[in-house]
Amino acid sequence: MAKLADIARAAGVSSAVVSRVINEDRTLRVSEATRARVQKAIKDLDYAPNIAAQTLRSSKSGLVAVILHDVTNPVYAEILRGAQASAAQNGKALLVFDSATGAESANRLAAMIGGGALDGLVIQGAGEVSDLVLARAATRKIPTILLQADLDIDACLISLPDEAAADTATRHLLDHGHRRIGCLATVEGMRFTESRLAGYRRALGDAGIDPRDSPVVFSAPEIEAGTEACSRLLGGNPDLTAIVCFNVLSAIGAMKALGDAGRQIPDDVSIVAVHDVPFADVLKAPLTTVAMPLFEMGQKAIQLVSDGVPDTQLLAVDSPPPTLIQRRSVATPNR
Amino acid sequence: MAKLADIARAAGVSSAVVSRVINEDRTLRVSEATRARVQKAIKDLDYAPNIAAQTLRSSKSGLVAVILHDVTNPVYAEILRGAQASAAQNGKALLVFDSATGAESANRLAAMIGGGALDGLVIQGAGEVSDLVLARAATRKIPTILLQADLDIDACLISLPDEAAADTATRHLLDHGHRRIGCLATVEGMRFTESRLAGYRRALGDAGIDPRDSPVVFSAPEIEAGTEACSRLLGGNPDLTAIVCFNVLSAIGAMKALGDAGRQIPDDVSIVAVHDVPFADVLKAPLTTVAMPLFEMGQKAIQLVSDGVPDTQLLAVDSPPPTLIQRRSVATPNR
DNA sequence: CTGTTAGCGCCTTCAG
DNA sequence: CTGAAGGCGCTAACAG
Repeated sequence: MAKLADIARAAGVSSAVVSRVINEDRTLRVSEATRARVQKAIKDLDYAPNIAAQTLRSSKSGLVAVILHDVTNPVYAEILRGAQASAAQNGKALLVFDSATGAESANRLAAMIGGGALDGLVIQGAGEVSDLVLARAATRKIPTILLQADLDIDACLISLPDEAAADTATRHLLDHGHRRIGCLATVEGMRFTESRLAGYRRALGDAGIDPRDSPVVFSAPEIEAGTEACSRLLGGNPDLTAIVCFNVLSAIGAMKALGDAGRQIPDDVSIVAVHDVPFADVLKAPLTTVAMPLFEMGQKAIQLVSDGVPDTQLLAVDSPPPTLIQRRSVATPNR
Repeated sequence: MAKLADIARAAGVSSAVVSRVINEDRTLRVSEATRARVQKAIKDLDYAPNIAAQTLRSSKSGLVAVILHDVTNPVYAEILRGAQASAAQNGKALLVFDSATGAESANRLAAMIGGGALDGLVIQGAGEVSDLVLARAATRKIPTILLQADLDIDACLISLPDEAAADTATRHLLDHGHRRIGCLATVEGMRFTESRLAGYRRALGDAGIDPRDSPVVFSAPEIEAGTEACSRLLGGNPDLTAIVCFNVLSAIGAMKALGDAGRQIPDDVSIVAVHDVPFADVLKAPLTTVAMPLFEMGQKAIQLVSDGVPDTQLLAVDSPPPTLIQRRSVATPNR
């Protein structure tokens, strides 16, 4: 409630001096005594600068919006954690929007962008982001970072080491002697899906297997979608001995489908999934995964938004590299 | 970039008229033609009101901060989902802070509260919220809602049907014939822990079992803490045939401990946990849970903050009621 | 019924 | 070295 002028009065100086004391203006020369009096008044009156006034004056809000497909998804939550950590360091606060929440929240977001309330925008929820939001962000030139979501707009895109991850996962299966390896991919047409597909096919090709003989089905990165897609995969290809899943949640869904079909993991079918989750080792079959630098992706996104988005349009987060975490969902094929 | 004055000029009216057209002032009598001209100018110039200016003028920001212990925890994420849904309807946007993130983010939050940037505060991350934040929130009289987090401050507290949930879980075990039922509780001293403990003990008492003979250990609602606590529980009480877990994540941790100790679920030890998660049925042992209205709790929190916090200091979210979801982690004891 | 104006609280240039 | 003043964009009270 106290404002700058109140502090000034209490300390017997002008409001300009108070402002400069607060903002540590180096060019300000005042006696230590005066400075101390100002500090004391600030403390006594429990003063804090009005954020709206600062924002209005500086046109910087310190706010960054993060649009996630679904906060409940542990993979995305991990990105958010990284973003939080980085935001704290950069003096930013994070607004979180679920892209699934619908029109009202999209309108609210568009209003905030148009109204200059955001310093940056990080978009992960691909496909479902309102055009109004995107258009506004573009015209207001809000620093925008795309996370694996290749929308057709002029913004910086951060990607994970997708090809390497899928390659690692597939190669692990090949090393165990599997030859009939199916692929439960992510959403068709997405850039990262294509990269992972390339990794999968490269590993297959290197092992002398014609990728065209290896079946691929596509699935949203959700448990139920994974179950459905896996059923389709198994239906058309009952002789598979292993499956590479491009998302850990669809892998979990696949485990259900496998169970329903009476197939044991790993005895009948082996599974490897991209993205690790904290509960992977207490799943029905302790799931072998390839961990990706998700936390770091979140960090980098906020970092870029804060420091200014570079000219480079395509950035990779490749540290730490994709790491195979062996658990027990992979075995040697017995047919 | 366009401002009110620009629209006014383009439409040949004063800025006051534009403002009132936008805000749908009923007392404004203006010809349809004029109104249309204003609307057109708004569209043509892609105008959106400056949020900071509105906030400064009205001292309402439309922002509500949600402090979570850990976004990565699926239980809390569910609360956040509910909050999102409600925020969208009430024209609010959500700022998310992890209470674990540390001092920088606490300072940022305190600055926002002090600076009048928040319309409300929802606190779930118990225990770890900076005192400065709380003090500021109190003095600025920010509507504050506590979610199961009973801090010693004067704020509205929303609670879940804790006693009923623990009662239901325990009774389910009793119905299966268990008599030696241990309890893997949440953090000691918390109000909701005590309520659940009361439910656990009531069910035991009703079955003619002296609660004092039934062992209780406390644990943070995290996988690793659950593993550690469960080891302790088993160590001191090797003859338990069942365990009630007050949190699904500590239950998952317990499943690891049980596995490490060579105990089968449910053949050797049965488990029931409070809080359902989407992957409960694909865990090592498909986990029987008691689902709680977490989504609804998040909704209600934002609702209250938006509509004004009532005088009542203690509110319960009890719809839908706690629901037992039977899976296969419970069996009849064989000793 | 419409337009003018003051002021929300801050910061920064310019004058003293 | 310090203070006065204007303006960021909006809205509500008031004057015309």
